Amino acid sequence: MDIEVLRRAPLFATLGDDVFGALTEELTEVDLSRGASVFREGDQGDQLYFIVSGKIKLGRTAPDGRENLLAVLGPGELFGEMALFDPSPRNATATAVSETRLAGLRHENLRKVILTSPEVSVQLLQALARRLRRTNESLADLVFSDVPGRVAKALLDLADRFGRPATDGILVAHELTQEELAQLVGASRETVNKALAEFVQRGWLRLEARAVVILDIQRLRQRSR
Amino acid sequence: MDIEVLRRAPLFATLGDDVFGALTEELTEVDLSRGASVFREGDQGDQLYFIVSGKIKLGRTAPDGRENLLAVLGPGELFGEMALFDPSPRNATATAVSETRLAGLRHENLRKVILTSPEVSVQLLQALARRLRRTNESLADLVFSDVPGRVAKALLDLADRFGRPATDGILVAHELTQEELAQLVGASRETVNKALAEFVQRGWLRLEARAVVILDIQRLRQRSR
DNA sequence: TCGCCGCTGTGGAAGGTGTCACAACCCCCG
DNA sequence: CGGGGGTTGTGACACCTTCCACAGCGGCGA
Repeated sequence: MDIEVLRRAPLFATLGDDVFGALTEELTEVDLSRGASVFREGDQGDQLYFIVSGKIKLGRTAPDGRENLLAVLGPGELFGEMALFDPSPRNATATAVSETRLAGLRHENLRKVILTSPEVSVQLLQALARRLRRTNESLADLVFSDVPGRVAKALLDLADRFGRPATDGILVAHELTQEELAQLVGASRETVNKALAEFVQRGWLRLEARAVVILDIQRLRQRSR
Repeated sequence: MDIEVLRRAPLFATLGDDVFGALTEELTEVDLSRGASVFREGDQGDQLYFIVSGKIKLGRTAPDGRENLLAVLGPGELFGEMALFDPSPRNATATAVSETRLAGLRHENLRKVILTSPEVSVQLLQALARRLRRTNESLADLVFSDVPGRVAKALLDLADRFGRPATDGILVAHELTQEELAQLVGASRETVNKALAEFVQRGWLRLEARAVVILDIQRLRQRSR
């Protein structure tokens, strides 16, 4: 287990070495390859996961089989917290988007830590509040923006969080198919593809195999509002 | 201040009488009439609010003036928690939907309580987790359901939480205009009105002045899925 | 009580999006 | 090296939804 990454995470940063040491004893290590899922909608589960490396997508499936992504999360982020405090089954499926390593923490162990170090609960509250804020943002976007606008916004967000510099721009959405991008913005794959094509037309993007390169981030930002 | 309501709220239920007593000293009482707002999008603010009586709508405004409701909350519910832990300005406007009484609690006071009674943070985490769950639900509905489906679901939800028995059904959405209902489901007022008219046509609803009476909850539930 | 303003009800035109259909492409595996 | 399945690209069409226009309706205040 890569202790360093955990130690630097805000959630654990305030812990004393002794508490932190005891905590790491309790962690479960989980390794996943692309497409493997940690848990599925409807599962029981009382484990909180911390992403050490890789990416996880949180998705929901409608009765008719259509899918929809709530979020794509990266290293240092948490998921599965809701099951800890709201005793319903998982309401999303967590799937690895790339090679991913997780650290799992069971409910009872987290509870022990919270009672001894109230600072941890403040960190958890912050993490949940941030997620809620992001989700509210997505909700507003779905109501107010058209598909191209949402695609632009999603690309900018992905660039912020996972983007890698390329020769002439920022490499984004590597490891994400257009299908997944479509599910993330709540639209059909075809419509998203057409939006991307239009952006390429205008010279704002360049498409690569399973990736997008942002060329004109200004215009893209403008279009997203 | 109506201490009884506060005492029974899950957030404070676990507190000892001494801590609770000290806490109530710190509470600010706020009274609002319909249409008055507690805070607005973009405001700074570090106060958590507890609804003693009445209803509050949480809404966002797009640059072009269109509005969208994130939630309608009733007695016993909390709002404004995000500002406590995520130090950005308010990302929603809170407005009274009816005569409303609130109890406000400042950040520093809540923090004191959390440090002495970790149980409170668990309650807060639960409240946030529930809200996140609801928001995720709305997000999925926006993607998967058409307007009539979302209207049906919203009515059922409102009935669950605020419904009052009527002679031949359940009285819902009193104090909510169709405009507000539309903003809640993320659709135009006209489309919502037509959906309602169709439900009336089928005998599932009856419309009254600024209110809806649910007559056939079964069919409505079926339509919502 | 009258008038007014906000809420409700409805129709039709215009536009965005989903669905369907199919072709091209590419990487991976046999 | 040659399929083949998954991914990407693109057009046509139907449908849902918004937008616009306007007509009742009703409650509240002057």
